[in-house]
Amino acid sequence: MDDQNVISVIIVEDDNEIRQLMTFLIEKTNGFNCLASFSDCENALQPIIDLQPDVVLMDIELPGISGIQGILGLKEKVKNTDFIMLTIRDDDDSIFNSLKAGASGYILKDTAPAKILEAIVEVNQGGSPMTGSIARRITESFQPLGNSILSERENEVLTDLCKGMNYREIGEKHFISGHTVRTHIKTIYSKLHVHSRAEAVRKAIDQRLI
Amino acid sequence: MDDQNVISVIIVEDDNEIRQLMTFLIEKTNGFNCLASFSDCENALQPIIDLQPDVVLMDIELPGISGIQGILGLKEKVKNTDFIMLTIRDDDDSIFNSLKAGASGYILKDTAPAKILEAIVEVNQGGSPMTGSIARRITESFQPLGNSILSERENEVLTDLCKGMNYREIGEKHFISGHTVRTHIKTIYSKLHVHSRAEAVRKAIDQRLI
DNA sequence: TTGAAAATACCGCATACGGGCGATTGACCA
DNA sequence: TGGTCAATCGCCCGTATGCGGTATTTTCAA
Repeated sequence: MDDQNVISVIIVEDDNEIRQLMTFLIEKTNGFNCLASFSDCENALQPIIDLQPDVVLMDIELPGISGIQGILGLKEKVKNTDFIMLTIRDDDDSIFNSLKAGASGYILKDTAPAKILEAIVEVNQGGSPMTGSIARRITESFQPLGNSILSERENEVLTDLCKGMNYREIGEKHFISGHTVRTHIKTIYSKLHVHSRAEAVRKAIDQRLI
Repeated sequence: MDDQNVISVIIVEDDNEIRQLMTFLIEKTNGFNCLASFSDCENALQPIIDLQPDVVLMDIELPGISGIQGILGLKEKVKNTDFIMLTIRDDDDSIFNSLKAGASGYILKDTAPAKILEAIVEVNQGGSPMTGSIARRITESFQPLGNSILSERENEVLTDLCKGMNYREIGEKHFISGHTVRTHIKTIYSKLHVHSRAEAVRKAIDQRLI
């Protein structure tokens, strides 16, 4: 078999049964090569750096260093390796923290073996394999929430606040006095439970209010 | 055919040939129903609101109102309709502005007809169909850029700045004086070309520096 | 080894900001 | 018709911020 067409894989998964099944699946399938498998991040880090696999299948919940922390440490050192999270967790924090850490794929452990192999191929071809519902949650994360507790005027002011405009500038833009702008900002701070522009900007962006 | 299992579709596409091909494809395929098709947004808005299709295939580049603006206006009024962008443009602005507007899928016009039908089904089932490379660009958009012009210390200070901490608090956290923090912040402002905390926070988040 | 960049520290000053408190108008709703 | 709320305008006050400087030490690459 031509090594150039073989996708090399390392597995990090603490459940012995799943890890052995995955290892077996990848070892025995043409076009895939399982370089190694580990039950924790600590022991996996150095081999991943040394072996530079094409793809790492990474569990999130691991004893010691989590899969997410593991990727954070590895990302700079293995530029050509793609990470797929293979996990039972599909909560927002797990998904988005994985993506922020540098994962390119996110599939659940109950995925059919054939689909897992497909995901490995897809990520290796520059894609981002994930289940439909997770993809939807990611696309929806770009949409403003909108169901804001802020009034329309307050939203306008918050938008300008995030641009770094001061009281006077915001007031002139909307033909109201700087005093009124201040009152609006005070209300905004109170509603968002913040005490400064910096916090307000951060919260506005994080919660997609603007 | 059971109407409950038929996916109703409206197409908005200014290229006559493509629009007619798409319409024909959807009309003639079992399980799909093309309620209408339009060559511009202006004429499509009201029918989409009235007919509440399951899926809208929307071009981005349209004469008059763009597809993105169209979705922005429709999203609040058709809560159960999913939008798929069907476009030749795959630049970052087009992709992310579409997602921010409320698109759930993003496929290119040169996609095979069968894949387009698959995408319609997938979006209707709560997924987010898109090509592999676009999915990858979306997942990568969550990763910090890192190749920052800021020094390590400046990054730490910027991170705390984004949390709303003041000079003194930041200084105490890193065992340096508030004066030094101010100096770092001045350098940060200069490097980011901003003049206030609010702008710095926004830029830091937008450019994924933190 | 020499020079640039980073990190550290300090001063003065004008202004912006945030907290607290009060007040009027108009809309809308019960 | 009374009450609530958004939107508007106002004042006082203390502090944080941003901008202008200057200067020393450390670190690291040329």
